[in-house]
Amino acid sequence: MPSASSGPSAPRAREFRTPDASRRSERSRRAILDASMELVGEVGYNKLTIEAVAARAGVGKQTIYRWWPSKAAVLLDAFTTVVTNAEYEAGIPDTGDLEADLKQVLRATVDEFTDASFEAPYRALAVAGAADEELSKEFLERLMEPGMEVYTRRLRSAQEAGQIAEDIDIGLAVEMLLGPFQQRWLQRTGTLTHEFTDALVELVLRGLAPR
Amino acid sequence: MPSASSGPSAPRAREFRTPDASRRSERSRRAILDASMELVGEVGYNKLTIEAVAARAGVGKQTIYRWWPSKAAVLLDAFTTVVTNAEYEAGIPDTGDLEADLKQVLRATVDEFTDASFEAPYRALAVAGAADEELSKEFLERLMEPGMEVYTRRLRSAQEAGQIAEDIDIGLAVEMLLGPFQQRWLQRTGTLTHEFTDALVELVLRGLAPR
Amino acid sequence: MPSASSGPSAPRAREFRTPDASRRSERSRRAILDASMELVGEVGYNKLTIEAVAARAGVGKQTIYRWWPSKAAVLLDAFTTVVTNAEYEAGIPDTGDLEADLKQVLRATVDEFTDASFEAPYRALAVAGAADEELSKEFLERLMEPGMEVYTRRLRSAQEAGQIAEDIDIGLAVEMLLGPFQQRWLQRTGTLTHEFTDALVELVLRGLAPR
Amino acid sequence: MPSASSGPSAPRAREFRTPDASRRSERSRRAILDASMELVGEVGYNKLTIEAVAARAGVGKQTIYRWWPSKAAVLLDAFTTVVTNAEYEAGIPDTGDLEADLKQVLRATVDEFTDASFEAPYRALAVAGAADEELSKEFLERLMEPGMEVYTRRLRSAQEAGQIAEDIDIGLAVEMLLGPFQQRWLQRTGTLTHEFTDALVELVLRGLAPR
DNA sequence: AGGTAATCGAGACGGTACGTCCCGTCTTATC
DNA sequence: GATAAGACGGGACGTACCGTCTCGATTACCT
Repeated sequence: MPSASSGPSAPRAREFRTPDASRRSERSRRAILDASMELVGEVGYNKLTIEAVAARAGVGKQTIYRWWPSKAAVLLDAFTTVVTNAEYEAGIPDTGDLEADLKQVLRATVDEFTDASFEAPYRALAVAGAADEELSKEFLERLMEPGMEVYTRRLRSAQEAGQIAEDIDIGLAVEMLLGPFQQRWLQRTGTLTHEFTDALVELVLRGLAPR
Repeated sequence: MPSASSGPSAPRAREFRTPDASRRSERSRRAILDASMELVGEVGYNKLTIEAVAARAGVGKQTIYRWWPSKAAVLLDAFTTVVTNAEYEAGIPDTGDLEADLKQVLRATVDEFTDASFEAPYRALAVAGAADEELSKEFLERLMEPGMEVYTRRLRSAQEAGQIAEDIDIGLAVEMLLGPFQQRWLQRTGTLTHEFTDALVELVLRGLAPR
Repeated sequence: MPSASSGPSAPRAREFRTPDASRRSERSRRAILDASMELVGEVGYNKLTIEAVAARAGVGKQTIYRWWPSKAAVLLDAFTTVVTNAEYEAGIPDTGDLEADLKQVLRATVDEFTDASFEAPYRALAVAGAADEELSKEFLERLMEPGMEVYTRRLRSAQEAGQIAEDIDIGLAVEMLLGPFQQRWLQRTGTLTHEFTDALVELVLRGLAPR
Repeated sequence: MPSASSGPSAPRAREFRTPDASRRSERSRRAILDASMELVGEVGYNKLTIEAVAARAGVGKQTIYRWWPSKAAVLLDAFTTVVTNAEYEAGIPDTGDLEADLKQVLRATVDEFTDASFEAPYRALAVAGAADEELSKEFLERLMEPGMEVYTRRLRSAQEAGQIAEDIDIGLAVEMLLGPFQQRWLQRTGTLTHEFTDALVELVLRGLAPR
């Protein structure tokens, strides 16, 4: 049973007859994704409506409902076509100086999360994922995990170079690096600044250093 | 219609004439808080409606709108009457063994966050706070910050006892402890287990130790 | 079986919780009736939509659905407040000259049915009644039967005066008078003219005369 | 968008390039007519949709739109292939006894109109014709007028035989016979019984008799 | 027999309206 | 004056069909 969907007035499963993807209109698809990115920036996620997206995209509502199960899913698609995978493939630079590399990347990430045009849709998705377990999986797979993976690779490389103690759980180390960042951002427990990420990197690395 | 408040669709400020709190019905207040706690567990935050709360509580809708600005505010009140302040006042035990004390408290916290009747409303509030900056302040002040404060006190005490290096920023240390926890929970990047929090405490303390 | 209404996706009975009629807004009621009369004249019955009526009346759709089960019911109410009962109460003049009296009234009726502002809504209702048995009852009771009743009274009076044979079934006589009229009008089997109704009266009376 | 055709919402003329009738699929044509007859019986005219007909017939929607201008037109075709012209060609028996002949035919007609499988589509067409002037013409030409014509012929024959006064307008006489019948049926002003038609024939003939 | 042009089944598309849900405001009668 | 009740204007929901369109896959005529 697909969990969360079966309440007393469960919104019955859509799309018994799955549509024929080969006949899908690329033009409409793009228009919908573009419109939803524009609108989420203009009015925010909660006030983003399928109706407005359809109107802005010059598209029938059914065309949205035909291909996406929810407005969150639309936005996720929209966002992931913007945040190209190229971004993740580059990975974190490896100059040999772990601390400098991490600080640099985290400073860049701070800048990114401070930019409203990136922040609005990303926050919208993070929030929707936090609220809805089903959507959460998609969000993690397509955005969060690739983001965490690059750190894992860089730390693993440092561990192999002997800059990190052998008994360290790299996965946990990544969480120590990104958890505080995410918490400050998502829950607004503090401001995102370069000073913050610098200090964070330093403190985390103190715990990772070989003894 | 009470025209031109601010923006075209601004959620205009309610309650110019603030109601007379001394005449407020305690009976209704309790019924509303109880009903919202019940309902958020049954249908989730997004499907929680003021109308349903009013019906369940046997209360007019206006009685809710008179005393609270939003459904999130109702839920926040409802939740904070359940999570008694007593919980925070106790603080973290101080047996002298910092690692043991932290592990114990975090294990208890894991248990709490695994209990559905606690998790549902808390997650609802966290999500609402993540989405809405205004609400976020209330949520932080009344729930998150008191929660973080007890860790701050315990770590400060350890620092004074020389168990933590003098140059450590205790605030940051608390974030390293709770950020990964919150991230796993809120964003579902991992499961909350005692093993996880144990390992987390160990790794964090490694970075805090006096050199 | 109440015929046409029970398909596989029958529109489930509305209004379990019947609204409180004493709190009904007279202002909205009038606006809805006026708007529907205007619109049926402008666009015809098939293109008349609840949505347009609500918009024109400056009313929420729910306010219509709350008080009427269908657009036909709205229109029936709208029409019957225009066609005042006074019209029927007057009855057919009784000058003693049955033929002249009938001719006069039927000529007037022809004029009425030739006037577009009367014809449009009346035809709409007749059509809707022909299609839907349920609605039909209302239509008959509130419009057709009162219309036929005045003829019944006039013919009965003539029968008592000895101008109509005693063994004549007055009800059937009325049907012979109005059936051809209605058929020409509703089914468009011919044009409605004074000549037609004059000839009709003459021929019918020929059959009613005492032998 | 197929710009400026005529009015803002004019149902613009389909089929500039009229299709090649010689290549038409007889198989599809039959399937469509059968499906529409089935469906009109099951769900009624208002809930009869082109989409459902196409699905039931195993046919593309375009195949319907290619050959018929509206669902009413489809149904009219469907119905007229069932009600064979043979039925009308036979005409009304002429035994010499006009009253008996008319009573017999009208009794048979009552039976026909009481049979649901005949009544449903016929009523659908009558209603559609009443609502739509354009369609009305087709309906009259192909169904009503042939039906009235047989009465005209029989009455004319009786008039020639001296059983009907010479000055009688036969057309009007037919209307007096069928108008009340149609009114009872279409508007449900009364039940269709053999007693009714018998009495109707008698009363009408009383007016037609030579003086 | 092969080419080709139209019909065919299928269904995606831009739209309109549906009937429902809930919003936040308002009105009424009760306590 | 706060309250329970709920009618109100309004906005969006997700669905059903409309009539048009585009896609191969047939089909039937014409070289």
